Amino acid sequence: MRERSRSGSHSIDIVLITAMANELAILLARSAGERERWVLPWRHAQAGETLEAAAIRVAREALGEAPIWMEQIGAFGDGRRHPGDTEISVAFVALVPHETASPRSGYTWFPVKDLPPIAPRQRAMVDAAIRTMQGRLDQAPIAFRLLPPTFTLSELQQTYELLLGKRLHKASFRRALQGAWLVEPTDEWRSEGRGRPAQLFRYAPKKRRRQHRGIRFDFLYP
Amino acid sequence: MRERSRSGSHSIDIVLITAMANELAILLARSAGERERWVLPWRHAQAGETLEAAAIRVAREALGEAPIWMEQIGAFGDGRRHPGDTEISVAFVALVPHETASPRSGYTWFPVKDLPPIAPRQRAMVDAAIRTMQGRLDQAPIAFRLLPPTFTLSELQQTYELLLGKRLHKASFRRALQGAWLVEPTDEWRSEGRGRPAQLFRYAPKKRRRQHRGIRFDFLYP
DNA sequence: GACTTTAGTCACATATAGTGACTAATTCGC
DNA sequence: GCGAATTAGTCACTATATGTGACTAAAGTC
Repeated sequence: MRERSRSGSHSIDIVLITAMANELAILLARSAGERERWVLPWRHAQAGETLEAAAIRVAREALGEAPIWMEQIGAFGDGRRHPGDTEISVAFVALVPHETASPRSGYTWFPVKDLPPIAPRQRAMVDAAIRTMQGRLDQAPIAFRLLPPTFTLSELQQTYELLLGKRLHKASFRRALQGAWLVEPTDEWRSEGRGRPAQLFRYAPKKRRRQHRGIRFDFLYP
Repeated sequence: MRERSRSGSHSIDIVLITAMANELAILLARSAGERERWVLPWRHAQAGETLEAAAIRVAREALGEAPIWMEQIGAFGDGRRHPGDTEISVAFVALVPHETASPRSGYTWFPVKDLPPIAPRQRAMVDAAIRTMQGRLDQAPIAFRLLPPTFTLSELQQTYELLLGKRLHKASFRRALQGAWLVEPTDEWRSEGRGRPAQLFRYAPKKRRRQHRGIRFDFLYP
């Protein structure tokens, strides 16, 4: 992870998020040189490359494949130190399915609730990444791409619960899902050991629900 | 606006928005050198300065005062040309009241609907700025700071309508306002020429309304 | 066959939004 | 002075959305 000041003073950092067994996890890289230091995957930008292309490159170097969803979080540079001594870092958040993406040597998934100490600037990126991802969940169907082509509604709900970090009411979840016209049932059922078999669904967005919704005075700060 | 590559390859660009008579306006600077070119106010970042501090500095240079609200939009650098030939630009959106903020020489307010041609990268910033600002309106009471300490509810509603770019229903607006506990009536009334005098209100956030609101499957794209 | 477990659905209460119509207090024109 | 016009403020009804408990269904376990 040493390619100091190759083509600019800004780094591209990526917060790669995945849904592991029962918890969210983030990919960290073992810091070159220093013994037990961990850093977010990052690279210097290359000339003539868009920011997004650079972020995808960083993800590929770490996992061998591109994320299923990615979005820029912003530029970070408020005085805090970055591992690469860059003045500013452009951070991205991205989601990857845990099954297919296996970290290359030097990279490890860490549960979000149990991250090793990382540089303050990168800590801020992680927090912003999770906030941004959670805020997108009800705007874009990104959770579906973490699942296989067919899935049960319970699996889908568990995915949402994991990403959002909170429990959801079953009936309410399914009602909302129905209103969004995003999934359609297949004629297959899967018996998962214990209880009643669950019907398999596939992601198949139909029409768009009308986009009303007035102004909401649901202020976050006074 | 020439201080090429002073301390980094990134510029700080700011989209200053104000509510003019009956339309939104954005502050542009006459481009140095080139005859009738306009650019967003921008500067190179200075060493040891946070991004936000730099943005405030740019706003002060243009208007003589700091914005009432500001937020970073993100980093822009996807191959499009920036007037300063920087690789990337960190863009901010900010609001200023039109009455108190008078542009310095070389800066001019342009109605959003009638902007002169500007660089593509900056055009993208303007669009993102307006989207971001509109998205914040129902999360934070930023609109109030465009108004004097006391104001009528019609004035407040007109401000929201201007910023959002759409009409709002009077009864609905007031009901939402009441539910948010953000304003309190004064015992003053103002007669504004034509109709019935309007009561003056002041911004006085009371308690916070409970923060529920479940997941919404209100997807923006299929 | 009774009990447990997971899936799937229903029904009701409550909260939030959309909207037309009404009343109130002023100015304007005459 | 008086009615029309204008702007402020409120009400009431409808429609939609959300929160939530309880129910039925179909499997495994013992």
